Amino acid sequence: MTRTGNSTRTSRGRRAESGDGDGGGTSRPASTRAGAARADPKRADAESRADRKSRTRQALLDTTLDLVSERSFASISLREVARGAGIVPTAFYRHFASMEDLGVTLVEDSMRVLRRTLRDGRRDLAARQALPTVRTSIDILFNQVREDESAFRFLIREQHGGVTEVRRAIDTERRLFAKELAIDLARLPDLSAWDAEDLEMVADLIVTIMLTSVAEYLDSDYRGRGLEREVIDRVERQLVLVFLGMDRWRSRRDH
Amino acid sequence: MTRTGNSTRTSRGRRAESGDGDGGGTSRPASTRAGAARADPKRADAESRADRKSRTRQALLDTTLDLVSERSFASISLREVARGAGIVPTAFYRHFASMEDLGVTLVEDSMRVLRRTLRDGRRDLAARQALPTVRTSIDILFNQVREDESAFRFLIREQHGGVTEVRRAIDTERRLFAKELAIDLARLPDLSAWDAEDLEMVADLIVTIMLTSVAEYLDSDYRGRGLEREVIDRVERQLVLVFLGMDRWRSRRDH
DNA sequence: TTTTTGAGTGAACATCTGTACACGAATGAG
DNA sequence: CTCATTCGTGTACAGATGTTCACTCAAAAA
Repeated sequence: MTRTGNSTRTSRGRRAESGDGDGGGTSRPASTRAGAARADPKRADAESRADRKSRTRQALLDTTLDLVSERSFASISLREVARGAGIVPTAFYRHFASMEDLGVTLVEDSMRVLRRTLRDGRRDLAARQALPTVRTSIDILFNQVREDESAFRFLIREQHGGVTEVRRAIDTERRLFAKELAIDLARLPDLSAWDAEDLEMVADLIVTIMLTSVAEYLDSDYRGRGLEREVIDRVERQLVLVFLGMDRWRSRRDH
Repeated sequence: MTRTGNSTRTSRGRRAESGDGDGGGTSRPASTRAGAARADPKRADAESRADRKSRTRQALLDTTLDLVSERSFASISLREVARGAGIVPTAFYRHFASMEDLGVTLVEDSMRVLRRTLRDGRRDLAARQALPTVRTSIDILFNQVREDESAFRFLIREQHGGVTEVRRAIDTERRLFAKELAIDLARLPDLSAWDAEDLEMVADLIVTIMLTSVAEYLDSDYRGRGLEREVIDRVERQLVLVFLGMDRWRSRRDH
């Protein structure tokens, strides 16, 4: 017992995530490399001070993400988060100045995930040059959603949530995201003649449709099973509809 | 002094809203007919017991709506709402069993507003029979938004918010709303050949676009002025794009 | 008239909240 | 080695929270 050298009870032990009460559902791995770091018993404690700190920090973020999947960010208390991460409330301030501060960090982290999705989609778009990659784009998106469920849940829930700072951070990232997509679209041969404003309008529409479908997907489990398939089918048809409209839009531009 | 007959201090006097600390911003009139009810001094107290009750109840709902425009519903306390309505916390239970209960009521009330919007749009759609009424439909929508700003704010904020009961109530109403729109669309001559499933898909898309634009509109004031115009212009173009796509969709149906 | 009813009161409770403060002890630098 | 750094601890406090309970007292019912 007493793995490292904890004399007092409830030292900064292992548990980290796992919340406190429910231990809900998916249970993210809480770190991508920490699990592999303590394989060799010889150098079991070969974990630098900075590593420890960032691990606790990550535990705080993960706990918050878990809690947000059931309630809104604004209603989550600093003490709850600290409890979930296995530290005492006052230690929270060693990592974040406030819950708001943590929230903004969470937006940035979650948006990194979303941007990775876009990058994957872009690579796929470059591979084939045809336009009707709608289905595969959607598949890429929803694979990411399944993989980082709570990150998407957080973004969806807080995009219009009650904490101004967080809401604006998401809004800014979303706009940036649409802009990147617009640039990608501009590279498509069929859209080379479009002006920037129209491209942004379309990109914004596509982002809207996709985010809405993600939201529906994440909330779909409270009704019948197999509903996810239905959501994906519909968003595909909606996007096809938009692309069909784009064909017409071009011929309408000159009037 | 002692307007009606209050012997103890802070009796159930007039003040009703006005919060306690900040007295924030817009300050809805808190009732639509109460102001006119006490014009004649002769029958000044001719307010039935039931009227009084429903007035307090409305004050509770209004206060909550005000608070939600700044924070999320889940983070609002029963005591705050009671304070804003000018009653003591325990009196809250004379009107609602819990905050969750109040929230669901608020969804129903706010949705009544939204449905009125749809009804107005439908009447307009019946008057002219042409399809390009996009602009006037949007104008009708945003006039309602300006008129019942906090109701829309509540719906937007809580559609993916943290209180399950409220979220599902909004989701249900939204689906019902899209279904009504689909029925309206089915009556358009250009769409008479569409099957129900495709119509619902399109109706859902239109609702998505409109709700997203409302959300953007309500959050637009934190950046430059005159941004509202831009939001409205964009949603118009997006809807036109969808309608253009619909023309093509029909010719694609038979394959 | 007398009686009943029910919206609103105010004190009390156990529990939770954010934050201040002094302290501990392992890490990493010198 | 010694010593400063710093992540985490435990105690403490003032305030807010949901809910209980016994109450008042005017309006409606009898």
